[in-house]
Amino acid sequence: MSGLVDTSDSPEPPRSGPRSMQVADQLRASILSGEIAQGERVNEAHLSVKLGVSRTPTRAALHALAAEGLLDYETNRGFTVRAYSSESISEAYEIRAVLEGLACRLAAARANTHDITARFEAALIAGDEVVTDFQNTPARMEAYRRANVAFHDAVITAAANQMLEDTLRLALARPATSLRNIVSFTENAVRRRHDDHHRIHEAIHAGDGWRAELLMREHVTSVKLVMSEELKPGRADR
Amino acid sequence: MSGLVDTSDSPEPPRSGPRSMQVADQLRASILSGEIAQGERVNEAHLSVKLGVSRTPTRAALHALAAEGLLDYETNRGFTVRAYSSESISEAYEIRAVLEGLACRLAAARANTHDITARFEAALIAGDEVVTDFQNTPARMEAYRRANVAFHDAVITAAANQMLEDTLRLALARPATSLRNIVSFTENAVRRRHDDHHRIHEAIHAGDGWRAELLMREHVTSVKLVMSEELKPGRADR
DNA sequence: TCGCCCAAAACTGTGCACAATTTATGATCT
DNA sequence: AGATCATAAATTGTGCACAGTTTTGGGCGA
Repeated sequence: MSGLVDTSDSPEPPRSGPRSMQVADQLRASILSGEIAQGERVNEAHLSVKLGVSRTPTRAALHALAAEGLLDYETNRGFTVRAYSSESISEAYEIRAVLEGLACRLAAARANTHDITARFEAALIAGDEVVTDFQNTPARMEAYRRANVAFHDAVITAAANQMLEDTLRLALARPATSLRNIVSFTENAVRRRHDDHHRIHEAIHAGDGWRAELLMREHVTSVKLVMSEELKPGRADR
Repeated sequence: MSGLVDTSDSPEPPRSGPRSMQVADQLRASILSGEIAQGERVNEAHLSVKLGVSRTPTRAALHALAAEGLLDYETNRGFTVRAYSSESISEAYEIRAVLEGLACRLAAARANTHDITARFEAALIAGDEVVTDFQNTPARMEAYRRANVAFHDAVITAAANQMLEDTLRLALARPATSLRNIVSFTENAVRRRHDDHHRIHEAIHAGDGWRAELLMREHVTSVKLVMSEELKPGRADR
């Protein structure tokens, strides 16, 4: 069980599957990039001619994105792009915090299989390499991004709860909530978050479910706070 | 914002909307009643002729139910009824516990509006009436069911977090997880659960988020344990 | 008899035309 | 002018035919 979130780069590799999937991918990108304004109504006919397919796969794609929470749907009134305020992004992190906390508690309650331990250690070692001799370069940032995704993937795999995985995937599908969004790539911030990962794994490995849960909740909450700070208006960096 | 779960009775009032919605309702009932076996593949063509509609609304309904988590979907291979073991039901309760716990914490952090307080008190008074002069009759059980739904609805409303509401609705859409399934309608069990509700509201009203969260987690977990006990094989009651 | 491969059947994906509903437009009355 | 209602335009819902993929079944050879 790999990709809880996709580990690919920004230009998504155009999926080969059915057109409806391709349309969904294109649309998702358009929404996440803000190309389509929040709250805007999406017209099936216009969209289908723009993408060069008929309305049928377009409708399928729209329903799929509605299931992901990116669109709202009303009977006989079509789809609208769901609006995500900075408050709603905080709300999404709150949900991530309790769900990933639960995942840690469940993971700790299970026997440590060799496979799971190996995945944790691979993710942690990958993170160690970024932290040791830290450099703020795009390549290192991408390496840390991958290590981060690998760690959180390992947690949800170790929890072995299919419904939790589904629920969490939905929460991560929201704009600005994805694991791929690394905030604050400074040495101190990265060291701190990576140390969190080590401690969380220690607690899971030791079977201390409550400690693992609390550590993960704190970990995600601290990321939320940093994210909220960066989203505040009046910042002109980047 | 009312029905997080529907408060209607077993024979769902046949919705008047588009055919695809009607089909979805019928299918949902068929799946929840076990009429369609778990793991069974669902054939679009057969289903559409059986229900007297074309394949188009049938497909829409199937995708909708897949979004609810009742069906699995694979490209070019169609839909299958998702299997829910007793373990997965426990897993669903774990998720409910942390999500409703979060809802309580958020609710406590907000100012108590008159509207919210009124909803809580209405739900609690309705429960009081069942507990006072307890009788194990279908009518009383239905009354308690409604009071229970009203209370949990009030919590999620008070949390004022749209994404949390959506996520929770998904968790409650699973078989045997719905709030409508009242387990163990004995005097002691009902008194105990109703007392939990009172204490949770006290904590929320007092602004004690952590206490409210812990109480709700314990509340849902205790229901999970009762449910797990009832689901154990070898019980011949009812 | 067992396994492999290929063709046919079954099933899902897509395009397109038409029906039903919603939204926009403008004429009429006060 | 402003409101109201009927009519037209736009948009979504449904039916159906055909294309692409998967699954089934049978024939062939070892």
